[in-house]
Amino acid sequence: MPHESFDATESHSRQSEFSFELGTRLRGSDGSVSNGRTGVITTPHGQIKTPAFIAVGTKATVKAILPESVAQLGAQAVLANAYHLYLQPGSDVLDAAGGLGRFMNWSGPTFTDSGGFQVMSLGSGFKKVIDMSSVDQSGPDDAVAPGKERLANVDDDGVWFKSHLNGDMHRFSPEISMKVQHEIGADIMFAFDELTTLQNSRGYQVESLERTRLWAQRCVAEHFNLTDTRASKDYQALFGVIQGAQYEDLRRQACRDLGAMSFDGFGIGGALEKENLGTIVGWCAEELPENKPRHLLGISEPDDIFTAIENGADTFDCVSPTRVARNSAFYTPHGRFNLSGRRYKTDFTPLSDECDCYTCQHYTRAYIHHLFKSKELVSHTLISIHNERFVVKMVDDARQAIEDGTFHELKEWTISRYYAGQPDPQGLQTSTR
RNA sequence: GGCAGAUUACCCGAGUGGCCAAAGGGGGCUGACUGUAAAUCAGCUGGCAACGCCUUCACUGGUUCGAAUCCAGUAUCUGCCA
Repeated sequence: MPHESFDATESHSRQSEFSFELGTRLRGSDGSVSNGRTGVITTPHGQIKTPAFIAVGTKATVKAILPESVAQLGAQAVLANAYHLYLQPGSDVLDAAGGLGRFMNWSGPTFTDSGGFQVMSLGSGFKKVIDMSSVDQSGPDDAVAPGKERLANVDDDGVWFKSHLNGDMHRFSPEISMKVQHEIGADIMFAFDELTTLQNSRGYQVESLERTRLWAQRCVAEHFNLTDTRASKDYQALFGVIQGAQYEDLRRQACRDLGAMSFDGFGIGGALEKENLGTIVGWCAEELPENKPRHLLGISEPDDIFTAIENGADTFDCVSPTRVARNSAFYTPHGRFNLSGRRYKTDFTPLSDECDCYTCQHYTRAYIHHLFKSKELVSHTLISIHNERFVVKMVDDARQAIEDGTFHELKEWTISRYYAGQPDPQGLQTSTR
């Protein structure tokens, strides 16, 4: 097997097209040096000032938002998904189009996720509610939810996916994910990993983590191979993904293992419990090379963002701003609320009177409420623009605050306002802006 | 004018003697959503002092231990015939 003899730690000559420059170091509230920092990621398609929130555009579109609007609202980069684009329209189409950015008319930096998330979302996480009393512990994946067919099944070499579009079987492996991601052509790619769930036992997490480690080696090998054979293309950076669930020893070991490989940066993945998020990011930040960027996958709640930044995460992505927007939820500095509520029918104020987004500059809650209730699609667009702007700006403000030395004050103020404004458990309180 | 059929909760629509405060949709209300199987999903949707009670299946009156369901009359609507 060629990848077994490959030295994944050797450097690659074309890495100069990708770089990460450290900026200001965050000081702890007691004045000590912390893991948080600002920085600048340079890619062939532009720079990303970090910390930064990356807009998710799974199928080469940030759902309901034109790329021009994505740029206007301040998003610095877009993250698409290799598995979804491989299924439709096919990564060869994106390759022929000149890459993801050209295909979707986005001139800035781009990311692709490897398909690793789908190992979980279409596999053990496929069933929405896992009833632990009926979990079959006999299989290799002990978070299997019986009673519903899975669309992803893992083995040591890769994953079989059953297409949710037409039922076709598709094989994904580290090599295939790399090939697909190279064809898609994003500036930053993620190594193919296995995402586990919190329901998996420690034994399974250990087994899975070793699989992800071997896959990481194979991804690096195949990445270099493809970089050489596709030499006319811009250099694409590769981030390894740190798993290990909530276990400190596993997380630290994963960081040491992958940190020694020739990755350009790292993703921190896994189903994380909110309470442990900062701690886990902190372990990773301590172990990973300081001069490489760290992307925390799938996070956007204000408390999570601030905690992650404080503990050393540089970039984030999340489907939440656009997904909840399509279900009528909008963010405000005082919490998240459902615009479909009757109370907004004659509320002629903007979604947030502190927001500078296009939606808030031109439209009222009452109008967007009406659009949503009457199933007019522009409601999705308007709320998505707002929500995406809300998170982008929150992270931008955090970056500025690190440089200004006011991060901890901003964190305290932002979080206390946001969660104080949430409806109480009785649901009696309405939005206060 | 004659004959036949209809009338169920906000709307549509099941139900044709007790398991019916009444299926299923829609609509409405509330909530959830963290590397997108997601314009999705879940709960509630006659009233109340609520493991029980009260008022509902066009209206009025019957039959029956018991009626949305059976009978009679009335009203309205729809077909066909004159």
